[in-house]
Amino acid sequence: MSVSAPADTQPIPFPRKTRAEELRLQLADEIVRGVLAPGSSLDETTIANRFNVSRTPVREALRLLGASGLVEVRAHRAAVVARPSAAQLEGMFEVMAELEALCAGLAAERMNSAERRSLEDIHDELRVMIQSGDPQRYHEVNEAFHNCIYNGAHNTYLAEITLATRGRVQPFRRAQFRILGRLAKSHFEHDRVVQAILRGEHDIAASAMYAHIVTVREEYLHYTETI
Amino acid sequence: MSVSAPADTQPIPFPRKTRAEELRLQLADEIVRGVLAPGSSLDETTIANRFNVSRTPVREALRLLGASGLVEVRAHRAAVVARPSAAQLEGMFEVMAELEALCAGLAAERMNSAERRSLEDIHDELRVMIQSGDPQRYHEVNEAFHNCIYNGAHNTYLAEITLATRGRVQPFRRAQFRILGRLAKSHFEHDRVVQAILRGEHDIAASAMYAHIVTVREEYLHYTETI
DNA sequence: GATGATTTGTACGTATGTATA
DNA sequence: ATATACATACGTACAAATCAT
Repeated sequence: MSVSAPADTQPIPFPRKTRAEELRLQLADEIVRGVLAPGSSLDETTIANRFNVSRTPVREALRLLGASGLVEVRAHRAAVVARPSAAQLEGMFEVMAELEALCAGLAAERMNSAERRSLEDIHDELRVMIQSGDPQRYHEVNEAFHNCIYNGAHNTYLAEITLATRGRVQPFRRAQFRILGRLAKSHFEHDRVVQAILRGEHDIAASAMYAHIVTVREEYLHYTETI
Repeated sequence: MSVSAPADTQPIPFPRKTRAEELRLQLADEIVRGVLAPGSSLDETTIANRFNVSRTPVREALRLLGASGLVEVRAHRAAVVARPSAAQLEGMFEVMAELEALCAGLAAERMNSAERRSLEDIHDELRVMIQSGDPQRYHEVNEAFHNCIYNGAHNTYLAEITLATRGRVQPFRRAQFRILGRLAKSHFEHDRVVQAILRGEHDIAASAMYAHIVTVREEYLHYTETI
């Protein structure tokens, strides 16, 4: 490997811990963003060359991604970006709805005032953004909204697996917010969740969130049907 | 709360016949069985020597275990068997109750007759074993009982994370079935679950399973208090 | 706080298994 | 079906970071 660092790669982002970890984050990001489409073959050597590292950290990153379900790794064969069956995706959405509903219900009971204020802030920010209509930015803040609720449930493990589930479904709902009018609809559903959480209404928060995820799932289904 | 019924029953993917995979299973087993106690340091070289392999597959196994939460891996430091705080354990039990309840509820709706028969068989087997009172064997069949319900939900992803959650709590409830009288009590709770599932009663199956897990958790708490 | 010992992180070579002709 | 090509699995060597003294 050459020592002279070509400037075509990103300037070293942050204090890097290990190359394997860096690669894991980078690859996960590219998978979630759709740069690496489901089914893509992830050749160790190719990736190693692309990032100017040896195959060792690449292998490690791929295994980690495999463990989190984002890529499929089989012995002696190239890893590929996971492409769950329709039934499996359906199952993931089903679980996601339950987990998100559970988070919302617990958040209604357990959020402290600072957390409730933070939730409102993010919610307001999203409302403003309906007008500007930047789907990418909306998507980011929408994630912050959901993360806020995960954390508000005050259950680390729950937050962890809910986030993981979301990440695993993500690659298959990318074009979600490009659908015009979806933003306003999404915000209306969010509003019901937020109001219930702020009032401390466990069941209503949970069912509102459940309904929201079901809608998200239906949007996904409609999208894939009409490609 | 449930959407439509996906027919998703594929066994979860952990397909590999490599040393790393063998090590992963072996180490996971030792952790769950308590041979490797929480907090134990997992030195790569030591493990490599113990199994007569190089560090490479050991590293891989440790990373995989880290991804599943059984061990804690930090950069440049030895991996250690995870030792969750009391609050984290509480959170895991909370999630486990929800997931198991979800599985039971869905199983009540979705199990086919062969699966229902299989559930009854395992349940009967457990009843017989109350007398013999072999805690280790009871534990094994008890796992089969729960796995049967996970699979009966016909949702691969749900089965996967429920099993993972169970595995993560396992190291901290080992002495569970040593408590005399617990076996009969456990079987009585199981019975309510089984009857509800066989009758296709979604909500009753779910709440009965929820109650069962809550009891298991309480037994755990009682145990740790009286060590 | 600095230095040596120890352990992890990465590179690379070779063996082995998989896929394709 | 056999052989050939090629990617992965593992071992070994060295670099870098941590910890013990």
